[in-house]
Amino acid sequence: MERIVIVEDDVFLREELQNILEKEGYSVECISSFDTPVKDIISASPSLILLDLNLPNLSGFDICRALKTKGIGPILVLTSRNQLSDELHALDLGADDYLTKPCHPKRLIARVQKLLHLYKNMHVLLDAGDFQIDELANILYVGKDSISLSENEGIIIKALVKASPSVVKKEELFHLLWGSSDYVDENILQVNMTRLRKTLDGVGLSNRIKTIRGVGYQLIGDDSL
Amino acid sequence: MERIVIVEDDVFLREELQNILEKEGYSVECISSFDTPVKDIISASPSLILLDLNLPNLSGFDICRALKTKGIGPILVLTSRNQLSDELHALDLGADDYLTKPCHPKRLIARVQKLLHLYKNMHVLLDAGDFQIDELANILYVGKDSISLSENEGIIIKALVKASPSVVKKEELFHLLWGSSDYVDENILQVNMTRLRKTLDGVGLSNRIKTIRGVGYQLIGDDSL
DNA sequence: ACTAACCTTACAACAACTGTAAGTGTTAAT
DNA sequence: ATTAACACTTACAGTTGTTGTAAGGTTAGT
Repeated sequence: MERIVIVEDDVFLREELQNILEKEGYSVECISSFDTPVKDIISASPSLILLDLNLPNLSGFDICRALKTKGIGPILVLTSRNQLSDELHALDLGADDYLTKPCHPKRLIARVQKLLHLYKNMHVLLDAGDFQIDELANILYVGKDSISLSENEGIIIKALVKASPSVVKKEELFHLLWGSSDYVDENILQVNMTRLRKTLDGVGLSNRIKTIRGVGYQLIGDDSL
Repeated sequence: MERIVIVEDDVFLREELQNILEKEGYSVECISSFDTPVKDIISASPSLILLDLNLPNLSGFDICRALKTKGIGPILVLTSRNQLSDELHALDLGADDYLTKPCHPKRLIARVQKLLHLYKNMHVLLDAGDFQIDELANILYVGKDSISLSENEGIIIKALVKASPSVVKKEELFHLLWGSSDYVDENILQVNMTRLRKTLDGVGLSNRIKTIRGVGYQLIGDDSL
C-alpha cells in the first residue's frame, strides 16, 4: 500500500485531504508539528508528498529542496499561491506537480494517481549530463545506445559521476572496490581503469577519464579537451 | 538534441509554439497534415509530444491513447478545453500533463523541461501489477527487492507479462528464445521454465506460472491460487 | 494402468569477469 | 638528458554465471 504524506499546517484542510485520500484507499500520514519536517517526512517513507508552501518555521520551498537533495519524491505542491513565479520556482526546485487551492478532489486524485503510477513504473537513472547510468543494473545509456558494464566498471564510473567535477582519490576507489586500500596491489586499479576506458571508448565516450598523478581520477566533459 | 513534436491544427498557434520552443533550444517538428497523425508522430522520433485535443479527423484523445499503447511519450496536452472532465479523461488515457490555453510561455517551458528531464533520467519499467520488470536490464523489481534475471529468464517473463492474462504458446517462446520452433528440443524450454520458476520463488513470487499442457504457459496472479 | 507431456537435476562447454604478472609508456624532478 | 615514480596495456589463468544436453522423476489425461 502506498503511503502519502501530507504537509499542511491548516488542520481543517489537512483532515479534509486525509479523508479524500483515504477514501481512495491510500495510507495517509500527516505532518502536524513543524519542528523537524524534513526528518519527519523521510521517517514516514512516503510514496508521495503532498506539500503546502506556506508553513511555519521552514517554507515549502526549502522542504522541497531538501527532499529532492535526498532523492525523496515525488512531490506534489498544493498551495494557495497562484502566481506563476511561485509555480516556476517550485518546479525548478524539483516539485513534480503544482496545484493551486481550491482544488477539486477529482483533479487532486487524478494527479496523485498519475505521479504514483509514474514513479512506480520507472527506475531512476544517475544523470551524468550526456549519459545516464542505471545504478542497479550497471547499464550506461548514451544517446540511443546502451552498454552493460561489469560490476567493477559500474562502481568506478558511478563514483566518478557522483564526485564530478571533483577528483576521486585512488584510496576511495580501493575502498569502494575492495573494502580497503591495505594489502591491495595498485596494479588492479590500473587494469580496471584501462578496462573502463576501453568500454567507454566503445560507445563514443573517449578520453573522459583524466588521471591525476598520485591522487586519483576525474570525470571530464567533452569540452575539457 | 531533444525533438518536440507539435500536434496543433491552428497555424498561427502552431508557429508561435514553434518559436517559443526553438528559442529555448529545442528541435521542433510540426504535424501539419492530419491524415495519419499517429504514424507521422512516431516517424518523427519525438522526445516529447505537445498535443492539442481539438483536431481534424482524429481527436487528441484518440491520438493520446494510440501513442501510449505504443509506448510513445511523454505527452503534454495543451488545449482550450478547460473542463475538469476533459483533463481527467486525458490523464486517464496516459497524458503526462494537461495545460489549458491561453498558457504563459514560461509555464509551458517549465512543464516541458520537467517532463523531458524526468523521462531522460528515468527508465520505464514493464508493469506486471505486483512486480515490475526493467526490460533492457532484465531486472525484476518486487516491493523493495530486486533480482537480476538471465537473458532467457527475461525473455520468458516479459512475454508472459505482456500476454497476461492470455496464455503464451510454446511455439512463441521457442521463436522468441531460439528464433524458430524447428530443430529445437522441447527439453530446453522446460529447463528454462524450471529455472525461471526457481528465480521467481526466490523473491516470493511462487507458483505464478501456470502450465497449460500441450499449449504453453500463463502468468497468474496471487489470487488465482 | 498407461503414456505423453512436463519438471527437475546434474554435467559439460562457453563467455564474461577478475586478479596477477610483466612489459611498455609517460611524467616530473633533478 | 637521466631516471625514478607512476600509470597504462596486454596476456594468462582461475572463477562464476549461463546455457544446452541428457536422464530420471512427476503429473495429467485417457
